[in-house]
Amino acid sequence: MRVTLKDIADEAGVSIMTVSNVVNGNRARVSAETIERIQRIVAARGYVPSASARSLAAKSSRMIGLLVPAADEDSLMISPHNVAILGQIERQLRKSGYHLLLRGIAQPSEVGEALKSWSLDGAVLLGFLDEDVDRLTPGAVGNVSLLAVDSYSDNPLTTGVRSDDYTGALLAARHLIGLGHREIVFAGPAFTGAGVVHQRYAGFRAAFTEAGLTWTERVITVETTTHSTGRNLGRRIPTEHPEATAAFATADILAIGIMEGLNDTGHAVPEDLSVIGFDNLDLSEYVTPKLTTVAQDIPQKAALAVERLLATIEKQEHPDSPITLDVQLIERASTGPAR
Amino acid sequence: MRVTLKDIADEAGVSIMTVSNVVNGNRARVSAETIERIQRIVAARGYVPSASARSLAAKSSRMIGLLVPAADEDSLMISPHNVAILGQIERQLRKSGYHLLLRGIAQPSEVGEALKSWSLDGAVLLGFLDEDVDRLTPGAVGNVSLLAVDSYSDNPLTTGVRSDDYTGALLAARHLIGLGHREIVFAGPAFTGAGVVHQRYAGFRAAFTEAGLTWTERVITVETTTHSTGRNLGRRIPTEHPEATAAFATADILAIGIMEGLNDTGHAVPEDLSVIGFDNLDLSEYVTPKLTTVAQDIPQKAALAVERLLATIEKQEHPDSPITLDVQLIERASTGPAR
DNA sequence: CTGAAAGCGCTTACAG
DNA sequence: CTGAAAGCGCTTACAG
Repeated sequence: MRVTLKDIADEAGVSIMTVSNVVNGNRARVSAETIERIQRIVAARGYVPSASARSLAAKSSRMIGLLVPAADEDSLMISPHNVAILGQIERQLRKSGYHLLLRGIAQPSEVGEALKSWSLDGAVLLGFLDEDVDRLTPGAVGNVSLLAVDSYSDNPLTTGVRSDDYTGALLAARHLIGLGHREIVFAGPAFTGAGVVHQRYAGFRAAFTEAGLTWTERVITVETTTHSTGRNLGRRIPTEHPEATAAFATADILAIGIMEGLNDTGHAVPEDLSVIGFDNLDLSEYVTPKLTTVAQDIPQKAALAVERLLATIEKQEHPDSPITLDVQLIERASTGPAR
Repeated sequence: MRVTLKDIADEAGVSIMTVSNVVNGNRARVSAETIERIQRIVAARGYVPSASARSLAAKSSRMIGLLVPAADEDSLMISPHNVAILGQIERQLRKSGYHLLLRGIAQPSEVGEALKSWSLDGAVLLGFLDEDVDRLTPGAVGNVSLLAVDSYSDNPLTTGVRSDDYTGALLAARHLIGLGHREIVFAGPAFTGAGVVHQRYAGFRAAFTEAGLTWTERVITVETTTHSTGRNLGRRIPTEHPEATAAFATADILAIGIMEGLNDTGHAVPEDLSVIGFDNLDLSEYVTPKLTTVAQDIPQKAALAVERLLATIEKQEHPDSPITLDVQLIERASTGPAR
């Protein structure tokens, strides 16, 4: 049925070892003419090595897991931001001769199972909360290299790759303060003393401190970072925070929802309320008014993540310090002078 | 290092075969007390079967490929529509005990390689053009079950799952005609005598026929179905087709770009030009004005795709006729009476 | 109900 | 430069 190393070896009149060496590019160990003859046969027969057999015999599967949180009964909810990351990761992995296993994780225990089942060489954790990353144990992870995107977890089993969330929020708040805003709502998911949202919160507050101002605490917490929760928020902000002249949202999709909610209740952006987001999704340019936001370099984030992961795997390098990428303020039409 | 069948067998004082039977749920062949004892040990030791070994020994890998086109140097571009499909497919597969290999395909030959390398049990083709699906040969595919999403290809190696594109476009055009529009632009990718776009074109034209009208041919072809090409279109339509009072776009993202381009040049939607899309992306509700469009049942499309694929694999059923799903017109604010 | 043997398609030392 | 042997962790008939 399937063409195997043995088939090629028989046809070439050599041992399977020699064919294996050729297929794997160990050219130093085989004569030039043999190499050429074998390569011809390989091409003619359409031989493709069995990854399972290779994985079983060698220590390496050349397969990387992309682990994404999934509520048990739900389908994978992949945000536009994470779609971009995913696309880049797949590409980089493919270019490097690795395969990608995409797996939704409903329960913490599934991480270990996912890793062991296919003997993954490494995995990227995409979209996990820091508290979940913290909880990963050596028993579950084994010696698999783990890279957590957008994580500030101190778990030594993982390396973090993230944007400079602190500076991003600082830039955003500075921009609003510069426009004369003083009463600003901070809208985002609940956060603790660590993690992406906390970093953004800290950067946001730092802008007030550096300007010698005191921020009137106006935090609004959302359950989910979606357009619809944002929209609800937008409807509530004018009544719940009548003094507020601006809103900082921790994600574009939330900010866009807020603008929609404001519009629903007859409030104008930015005249009545300036709105600023975070991510710089394509979408932020499609809406009216176009969203002022903080841009992350998503392709670079993904590229560095994979590069770092493969280095750890192939060179047995110890995962070094986390990587933090630069961010940039993108001024568009959703922010204006305070009223 | 890794916990194996043999470790469990030794600890339980039975043969590895017995452990294998327990792990695989062949309970009929093992006594109740042995089952319980083995299960206890399996849990305690955290045993996870080696998928590679299983794949090698058995005929089945229990792994399904999700193949997505990728320009060689580009990252995977996954449309919002396909993200939703992907998320559903992963979930269904996971629930059914399958794993998902995500793979970008830059060249046709890579399909065969992807299939063979991990001995995939089946694969879903997502986002391929019919002409690429047509070109798949038995040699490359082998006996792997292939399911093509949004395909009208007649290639017997694949089964198609798609929405009722013909009716969708028919409903859209009927809606516009009902509003008094007669001069309508049809904007979409180039198409031949088959495929999704052709179906939509045919349905679009049928609406004119059934109304006893003749459609003045106004086809605008785009290279890529993106917001930016749509935007360019929107800028050109008023000058290139001054008589047109409406535009039908084969995708929401294109329609939204068209609206943006019209807005750029000072044209109002729907007052100057009605715009209708296709897909009903979340996005179509976020833009101003909200987009009138044709909704597909994406979760159902994905669910049926996986169900059909697994049936073919597990029951050795022959892939039967393609599946076509119902569509629905969603009237929102981007369409209005002809001026 | 339970097990010994062969084999899936590779790679890894080890010899020559 | 080339190869024979052992083994990776399973499953599949086949016996008992």
